[in-house]
Amino acid sequence: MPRQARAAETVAAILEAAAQILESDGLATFTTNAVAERAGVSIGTLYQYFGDKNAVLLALARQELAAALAEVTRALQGEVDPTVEGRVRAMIRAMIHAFRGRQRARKAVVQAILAQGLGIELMAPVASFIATASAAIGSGPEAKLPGLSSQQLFVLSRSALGVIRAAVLEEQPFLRSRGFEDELVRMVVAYLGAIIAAADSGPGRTRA
Amino acid sequence: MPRQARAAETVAAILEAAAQILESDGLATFTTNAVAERAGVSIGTLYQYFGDKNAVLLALARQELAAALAEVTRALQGEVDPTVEGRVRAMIRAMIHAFRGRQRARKAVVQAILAQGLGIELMAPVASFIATASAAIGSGPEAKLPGLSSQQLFVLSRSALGVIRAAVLEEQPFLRSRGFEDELVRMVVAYLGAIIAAADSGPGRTRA
Amino acid sequence: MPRQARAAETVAAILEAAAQILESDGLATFTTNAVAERAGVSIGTLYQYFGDKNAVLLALARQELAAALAEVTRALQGEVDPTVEGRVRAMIRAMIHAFRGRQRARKAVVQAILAQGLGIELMAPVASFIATASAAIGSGPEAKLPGLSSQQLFVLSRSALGVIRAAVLEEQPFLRSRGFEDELVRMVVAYLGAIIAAADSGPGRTRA
Amino acid sequence: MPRQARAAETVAAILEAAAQILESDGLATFTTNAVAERAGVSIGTLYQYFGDKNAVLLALARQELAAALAEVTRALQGEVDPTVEGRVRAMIRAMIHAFRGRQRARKAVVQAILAQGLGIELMAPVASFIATASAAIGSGPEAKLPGLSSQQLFVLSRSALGVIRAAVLEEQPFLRSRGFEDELVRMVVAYLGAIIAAADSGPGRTRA
DNA sequence: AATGAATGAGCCTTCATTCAT
DNA sequence: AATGAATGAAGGCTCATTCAT
Repeated sequence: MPRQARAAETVAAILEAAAQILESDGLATFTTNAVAERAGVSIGTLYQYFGDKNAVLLALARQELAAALAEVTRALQGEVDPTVEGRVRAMIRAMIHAFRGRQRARKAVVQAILAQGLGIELMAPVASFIATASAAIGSGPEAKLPGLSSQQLFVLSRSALGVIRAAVLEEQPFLRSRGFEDELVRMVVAYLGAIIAAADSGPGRTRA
Repeated sequence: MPRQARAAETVAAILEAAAQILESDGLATFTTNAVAERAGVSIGTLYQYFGDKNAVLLALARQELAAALAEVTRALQGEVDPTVEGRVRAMIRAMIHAFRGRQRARKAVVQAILAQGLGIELMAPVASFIATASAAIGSGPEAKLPGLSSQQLFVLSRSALGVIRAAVLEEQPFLRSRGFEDELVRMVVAYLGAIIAAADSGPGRTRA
Repeated sequence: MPRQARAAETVAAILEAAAQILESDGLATFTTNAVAERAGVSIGTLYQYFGDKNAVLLALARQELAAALAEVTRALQGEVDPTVEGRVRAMIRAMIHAFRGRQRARKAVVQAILAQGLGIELMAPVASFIATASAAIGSGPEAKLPGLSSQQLFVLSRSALGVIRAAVLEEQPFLRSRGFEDELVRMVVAYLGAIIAAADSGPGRTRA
Repeated sequence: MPRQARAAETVAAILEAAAQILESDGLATFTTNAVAERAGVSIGTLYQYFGDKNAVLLALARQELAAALAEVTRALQGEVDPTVEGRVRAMIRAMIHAFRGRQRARKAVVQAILAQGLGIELMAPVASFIATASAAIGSGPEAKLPGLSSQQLFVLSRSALGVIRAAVLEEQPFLRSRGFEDELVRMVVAYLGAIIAAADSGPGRTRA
């Protein structure tokens, strides 16, 4: 399969070039021509593999997202603290450290994805992943986590992601700090606890 | 002050036109020429008041943000329910219903602001507002809310805003539903409770 | 005549503002609005006194040109060296030092005048002045200068002006140097000498 | 090299279109869109080869300047008349007839170049050319022309160019007349003679 | 006389995408 | 499969000028 190997190399080169441009110059200079040039291929070749500009962005985002989810899976399967907090922390830590440290590229990708309205498609795999993961989280020693409603799943995932996303977009220096991680964990664990408590006392009532 | 009144009218007309265009057609047709035409002024007049296209978007965002914060303030002063949950619910409800029901325009503005990297400046007033508001929330009958750290403030505000923002961007139909509001309130209240509990048992430790 | 005095003040303020803007920022920022603002008058007032943008430029150029010609006249009437060279030198020196030392403004005015094709009207007074002056130059002790043909007048005036103009446009540092003045004088005097020699030996023949 | 040949054709077509538009309509209608259309290429193609509007003008000016200098060189090598006057006349005639007779285009280019302050860069090759040429002129049978100082070179070149430039800008009908050429030659030859005389009698003194 | 908000024609320029080679 | 010259729709923006107040 020399053909496919070559093609995979080209695609990888394009995605790497895209990430580099986003990392160094942001969205402003992220043009298809610039990406092709940086990747060392012609613009025509780029369009051989990607239908349009957004497809490059989407592929990059998907690649990094998949890597992050794989990392989360790995973290959960590792011999981490099997308590709810331990598992939540593992997930959050993986999410915080996604995109291999390229914060500027990550910011640019998030901006582009949101601006293009592509966030919806990207969130679908996240949502199903979270659903699965929440079951795993709730299967531990302390586990009593009921099945989560779709809105609970939404609030749970978007609150954590939203905080991380905001930190990335605002370039908050504390993004990778322990204190920030602690607070995120506290928030998620508290919310999970509240959901369990509500399920115990009866559905439909909100309890502080 | 006929001068200033006239100018204010013109500016208001431009912002209203901008909102209308965003609401009906989204970012794609949001051009300065289109905005000026819809506003009934010449393109030159638009540029008399706004330095460039982004300035229009930013002004619109600021206007709606200020309106939302004012609404939150009003809701808090309404004293509907002086409990923590009551106050949190009032705030969240105001945030959910911001932008006078123009969900598409809201989405477009959020997209544009984020894409332009202007989210940072817009969050500044929100942060200081939340800091003040959290003090107010903690001053009720059940009050034991300690002063919040800047990272706690960040997590608190961005988690709620992030969830609402995601719902707006993903055009979730349940945005204005009671169930969604309930979950948001549950999350915020639970997190506040966890902060209080942590403050009681000693700083620096995260408790589930 | 308070009316006229006021008007003269306004006109002067506008011309001064124009010169200042040209001196500090060049042609790029020379807009009617900028001139009016710098002059402390409204744009409407500017148009009360000047028909259009070019009129401001032309008035400024005419003012400085008149000052330069007056200076030349003064120089010739002064007790300068009454030889041809002395008189030529006096004229050239006055031309070099025109525009009161505002070299950038001078450059900008020259650029603008040339670019607008207004050079023709400005050269008319210069031509007639030179014609008169050449007669005066030829009326000295060594005088045998014949009446000059229109083409000779043209070459005579444009060669000297052209050299100075080029030095101004190219911002040559030697513009005000003695050596540069010497060369200009040498050129003009040599040409005058050649014209006389040709007239002596018979019209229509060119002699080295 | 079909690639490069195609590109050269395109560039040539654009420059030719630019010259035609300047010749027929002047600077007013010289827009990049008009040039591209006249050249039979898209506006995008124009910008593929020229960074901006000015670059087109500059390239046209450089092309014509190079052609004129080549023509001067050819004239000097033609050895029509090896005397100083003969050589000077050959040079001046070539300069007068530069721009292939397109007087209006020439005027427009000169205006644009001067207005943009690009005259400086365009004069650099002229200066070095004149320096070389003056040595060639002085190498004939009557030759005693000393090495010229940079200021002498400046006055020599700019006086001739300045007169021609003025004639072009003022659209003087006598530009191509024999009498005008005679006067220019007379001026230049006289100045060269004065330089030689001054060099003979001792440097630093100006002689009438 | 003065003000300055308003006008609007129209230019320059970008960049995603195509397709002949 | 790759190339890259060419395309062209479309939009942001300037600034000289007007005129109602």
